[in-house]
Amino acid sequence: MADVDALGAPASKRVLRTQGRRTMRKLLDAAMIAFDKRGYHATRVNDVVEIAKTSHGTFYLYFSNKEDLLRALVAEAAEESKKVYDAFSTLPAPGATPQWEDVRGWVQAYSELWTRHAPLFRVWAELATVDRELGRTIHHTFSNISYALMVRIGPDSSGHDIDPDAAGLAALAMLDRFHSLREFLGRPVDDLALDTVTTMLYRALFDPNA
Amino acid sequence: MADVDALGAPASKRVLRTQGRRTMRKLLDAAMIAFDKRGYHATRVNDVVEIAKTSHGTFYLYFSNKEDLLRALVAEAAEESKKVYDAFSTLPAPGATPQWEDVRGWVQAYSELWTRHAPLFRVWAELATVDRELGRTIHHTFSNISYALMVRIGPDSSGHDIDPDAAGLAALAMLDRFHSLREFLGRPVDDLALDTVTTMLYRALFDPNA
Amino acid sequence: MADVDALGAPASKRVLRTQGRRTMRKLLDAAMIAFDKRGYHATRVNDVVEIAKTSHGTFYLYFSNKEDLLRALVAEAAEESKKVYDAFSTLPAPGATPQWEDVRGWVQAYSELWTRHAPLFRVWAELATVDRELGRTIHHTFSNISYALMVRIGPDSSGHDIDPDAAGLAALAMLDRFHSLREFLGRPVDDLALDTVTTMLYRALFDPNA
Amino acid sequence: MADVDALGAPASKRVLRTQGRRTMRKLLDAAMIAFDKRGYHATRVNDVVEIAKTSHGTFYLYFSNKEDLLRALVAEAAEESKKVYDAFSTLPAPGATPQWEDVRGWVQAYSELWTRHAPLFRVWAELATVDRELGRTIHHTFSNISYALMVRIGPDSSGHDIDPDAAGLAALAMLDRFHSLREFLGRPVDDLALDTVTTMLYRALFDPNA
DNA sequence: GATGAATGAGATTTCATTCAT
DNA sequence: TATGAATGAAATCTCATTCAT
Repeated sequence: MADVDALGAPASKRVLRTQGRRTMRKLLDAAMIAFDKRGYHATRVNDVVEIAKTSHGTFYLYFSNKEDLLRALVAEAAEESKKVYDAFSTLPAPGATPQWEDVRGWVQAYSELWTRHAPLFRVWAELATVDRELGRTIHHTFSNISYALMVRIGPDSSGHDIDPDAAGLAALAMLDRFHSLREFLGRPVDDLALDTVTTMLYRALFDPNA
Repeated sequence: MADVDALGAPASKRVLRTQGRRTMRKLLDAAMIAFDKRGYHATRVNDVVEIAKTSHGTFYLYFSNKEDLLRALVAEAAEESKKVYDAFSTLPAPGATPQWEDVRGWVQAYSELWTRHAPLFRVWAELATVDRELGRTIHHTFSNISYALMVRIGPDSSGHDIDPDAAGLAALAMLDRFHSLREFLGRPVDDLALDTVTTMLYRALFDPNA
Repeated sequence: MADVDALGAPASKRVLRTQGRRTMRKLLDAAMIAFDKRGYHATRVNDVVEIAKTSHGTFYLYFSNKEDLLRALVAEAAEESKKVYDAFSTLPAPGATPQWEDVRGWVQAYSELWTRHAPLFRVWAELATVDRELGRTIHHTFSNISYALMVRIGPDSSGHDIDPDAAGLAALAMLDRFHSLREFLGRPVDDLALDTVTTMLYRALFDPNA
Repeated sequence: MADVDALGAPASKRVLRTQGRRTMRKLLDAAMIAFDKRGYHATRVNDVVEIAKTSHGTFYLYFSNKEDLLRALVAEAAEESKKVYDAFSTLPAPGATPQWEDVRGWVQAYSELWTRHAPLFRVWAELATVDRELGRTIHHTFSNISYALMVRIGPDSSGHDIDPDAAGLAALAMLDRFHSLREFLGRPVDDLALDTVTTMLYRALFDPNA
């Protein structure tokens, strides 16, 4: 997990020492477990502190409320999403056609990101309605990735009837939703599933003849 | 909107006269507006009755609780989703390769369904966690459609690295999420966007040479 | 007690019927009893609803919090303070010298006002710090009365070393604080005490030769 | 400010060295600032330690709780109020009529006392409800001063309709409340104001012909 | 059928005080 | 002496649901 200090200073002002950092980490981890089990909305602050084996009062020492905690977690996930963004650097420059393996690598990276933050990604979109700042963070994450995809699709390789802008978003959409639907239907995403998605994206975006 | 009577009898046993029907319709519509504005979880019974310009007491005359209301709305949407399912009948039999226009037609049908019930679809997956029955209904809707897609993809046309089962779901995933992401990013889905998605799906699933 | 409707619409929006009015009155009365017994700050919402024999939830149906309730009470008191203001009309026009009995009448009026709203007046000044609006209301009450006194004192009758502005306020100050100090020291204000205060004010303000 | 050691041993038994004394003084001063800004009841231990730039733990090293701190401050004020009491010694013996200047001197003394401890005096009466001991201290302060006034008024000079007991208290009441009202209305007490009050008290109590 | 009022369980939040280093 | 961290009792507040008219 990312270093606590790297977060958007959820507990605001207070400067944390070693113990404080540990407690905060405990709360963040506990929250992920709780969100995973019951979902964000059904989770009570009580559930979180119970899992973290700490007290109610302590919670409010680190977060001003449940949303604040959520913001911290989302900030962590957003931070990590940059790694996926970096995974694009292995793809050839815009205009050139990538290899299937390149796409597979990127699909893998996104899949791992999704899985690691599943409790958040599952409700990602609804979280955006919780508050402004959260909405913006999530907005950025999605548009960054889809923009990076778009520029790599380019107007040439895409053929007629393809709007690169829409195509980039559609690719991301497939990847993202595929994970939650598979999970919902009880069949977690495995290698074959990722191969399938990779091939579909590869055909759809780059090489219709593959 | 579907006829109130056709619903899964949300208002329990009661037989409704004209006025009663109108009131119930008002509540269902109000709920959609409320969900649209604040999301399902943040919506209070209070919000619904205020929009419907009726009273708390009246609400419970028609629905036994908040979930009951939700079930009624989901039932309406599920009912209508069958139309999309029917749209498959225009596609050629499994094994044969459809035309681009066939796929476009189906994409259009799904898009209209999504748009009409946007407040629900947006949080579709999370709703499943609200209660068992709801989960089953939603589960069916998704698996029906993805199954229908799957059988039409078939093992042959898909080439290596394609699991038809996964492919069908991935296609649905793209369509579904694409709508919510576009909306979230502030650019509603237009014809060009649907054309793009259609072409991507067509290439990905059926015609590598398109 | 003043009519509930006349208040500054503490429960905001909601329109009250007969029963609602009664409940609100019950809560207001209960609050006075509670404030009287334990003081404003020490009083819990719980105390109020217990005295009013109603439920916690009901309280928040009528007031958004304890301060809101306080504002309503202060509004009632401020409303009533106008009566004291009216009592000045029995005094002769500015410039003329009033009779001792005139002053006595006014002292009596203020005393009754104070006694009826003792729990509020006792902490009057500190209440002003609770919130802006409250501060303004209280501010008006005091300055209205002291202004009315001031104009009746006039520059002539006051002699040297008298600033009518300060004198008006000082008179009001004496009256006001005298009540709370007597109460604090355990000797309630009686007729003799009011006679004394009247004579002091009469001598101080109007008739050095009395 | 009074010497820390002179207080009623608020920090319980502990003997303080130089550093300890400084810390305690810092806390007492911080408390006055905090009370001034937000009033006693709204002030949190947290506010005090923040202003004093020290820690929660340290606070409880010097005071056993919040009330203890308050008691220390009140003790300081009560101690100083004796000076006002002493100021009476300049007045002629009971029975004799004092000069206007004598009264002015006493008014001045009280005014200075009030101003120096304004945050406390402003809520003086309500503080009495915080705990028994505090109540007694405050009670004494008021009754001492008003008693001293009373004996100096005497039955003779006061004429009919004057109860010396009530008159003494009324005089004190005027002085006390005048300060807080002026402050509340935004016009601090100046020399002219004190002259006015002096003249009023002089006329009221001693010399109707002044 | 319709409505305003009432309820209370349960969630959130605060903050004086204690603890461990 | 000093301090940051932890505690938990007690308060506030919300809201789905029931009641009485």
